[in-house]
Amino acid sequence: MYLLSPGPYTRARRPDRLTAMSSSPAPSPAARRTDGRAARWAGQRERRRREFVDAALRAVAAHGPEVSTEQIAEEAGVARTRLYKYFTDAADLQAAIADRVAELITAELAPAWNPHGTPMQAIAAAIGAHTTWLSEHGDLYRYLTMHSLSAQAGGRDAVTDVKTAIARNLTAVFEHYLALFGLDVRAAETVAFGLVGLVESSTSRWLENPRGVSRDELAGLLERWVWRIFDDTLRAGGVELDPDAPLPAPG
Amino acid sequence: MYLLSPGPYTRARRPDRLTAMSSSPAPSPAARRTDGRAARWAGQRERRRREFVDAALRAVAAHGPEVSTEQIAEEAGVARTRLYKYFTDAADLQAAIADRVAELITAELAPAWNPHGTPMQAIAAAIGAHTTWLSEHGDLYRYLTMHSLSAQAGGRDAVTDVKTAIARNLTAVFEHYLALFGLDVRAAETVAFGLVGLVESSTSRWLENPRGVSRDELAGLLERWVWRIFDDTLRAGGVELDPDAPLPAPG
DNA sequence: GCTAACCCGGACTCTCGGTAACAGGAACAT
DNA sequence: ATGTTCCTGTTACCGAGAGTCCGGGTTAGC
Repeated sequence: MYLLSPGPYTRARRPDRLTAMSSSPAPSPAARRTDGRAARWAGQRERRRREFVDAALRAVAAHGPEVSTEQIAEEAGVARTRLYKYFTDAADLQAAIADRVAELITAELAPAWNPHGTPMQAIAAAIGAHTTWLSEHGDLYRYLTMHSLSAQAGGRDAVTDVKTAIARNLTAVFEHYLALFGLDVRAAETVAFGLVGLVESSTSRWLENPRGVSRDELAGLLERWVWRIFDDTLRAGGVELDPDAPLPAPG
Repeated sequence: MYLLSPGPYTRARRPDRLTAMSSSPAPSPAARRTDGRAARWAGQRERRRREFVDAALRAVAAHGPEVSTEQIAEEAGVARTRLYKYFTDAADLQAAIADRVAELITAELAPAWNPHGTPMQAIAAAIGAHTTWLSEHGDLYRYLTMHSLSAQAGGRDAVTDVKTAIARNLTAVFEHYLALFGLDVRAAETVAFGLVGLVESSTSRWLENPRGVSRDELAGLLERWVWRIFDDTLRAGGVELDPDAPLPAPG
């Protein structure tokens, strides 16, 4: 049974193909022939990759964080080996999934990338979104951290981890504000990863064993701590910021 | 070739065996016969497990974080399948390694369990020990993160176990001081897990990509942040502590 | 000498990642 | 109408690593 869309056979052709010159009589032998039979498939590979990533997300939801490529292929309604036409590797599929998750969580954390209101309000919004997402997509989170092979020898910087994805964006935001205040930008990444670890670690522990601490209390603690760390970084550069005064817009 | 100690054959027998009553004539039929041939092997299994864990640590150091059980067995001077006589599972071996690592780190972090001097000095000692250990045993750390096989039912993974071990000790220390100041003890665990996550996350990222930040700079940032968080927790209860005044001894 | 424990490794199975070879279908070209 | 091109898909096969089974060896206590 085919759970994916049946492919290009039923799709309207993209109208933007560049075959206006197709009647030109003499293409150089080395140049690729602009044959409509080839142009028809423009973008098909990326489309299919997206579909497989969709199936992978469903498979993770269905089978937990330990899905095999077999199960992902099954969820896509396709023989396992078909995957290797679109992904060089299991790691390649993995990377594509991580990219997608990065997109999803980035969208969720919009209030952090474009802070509105006071620093404390922005922090509270981001923490709320973060803890909510983490508790709702725990399997996906575990799947990614488990399979993050972090390219030991390959030197690929494309470390694909949810935390990395979040922290990268956070790094950019911090770098922006640090630069705005004329401070050393190098600490931004350390702050970002530290904060992500702080929030993730205490939240996941709290989920397992609340010990009488309410969700609001937890959120309150985290918000204050995050502010303290950010504040400390600013003060180290001689800048003081009022946590309850509106922030300059990032634009 | 045999890299491990050759086993009990060449070892002096432990003198503390409890066989003083071995001449007693009538053991119950259900009870195990106290045969010297059985008593000779007391503790042998645990000894061997330790030896294999030793070999695993050496194998990680030799082959990097991607060692196979095959390579661990080779380092132990033994056929791979021999491992399964002492470990039910690859995950079991994994867990044993994680336990050992937790012991090593706990020993390294002694200054945190028994703080001396001022708060900042104690924090600096603990952070220094932590970052030093992690930068010296990066492969081991990576090994644990990569092979976190989280036996889906238990949800356990090796790194979490280590972090939990550290955070538990830290929780006890914090509870002690919070109680000393007459504050609410419930936050101690949240603080402990948060701090562990904060330090671990930023340090591991720094390991992979230092970005021109030196180890001392990193340690300095972390020390200040940790203090800020601890200080915030105290202030929330109306207690102010001088970070540079000597701390009362934990005894 | 006998036997209870340990010691050992080799052969086997199972699962999973990955490759190779092969067959069919839809649209374009002629 | 027929062949070409590119995708679609499958099955068979290989290698690596995990885990099991089994037969045989060694030593110290009986």
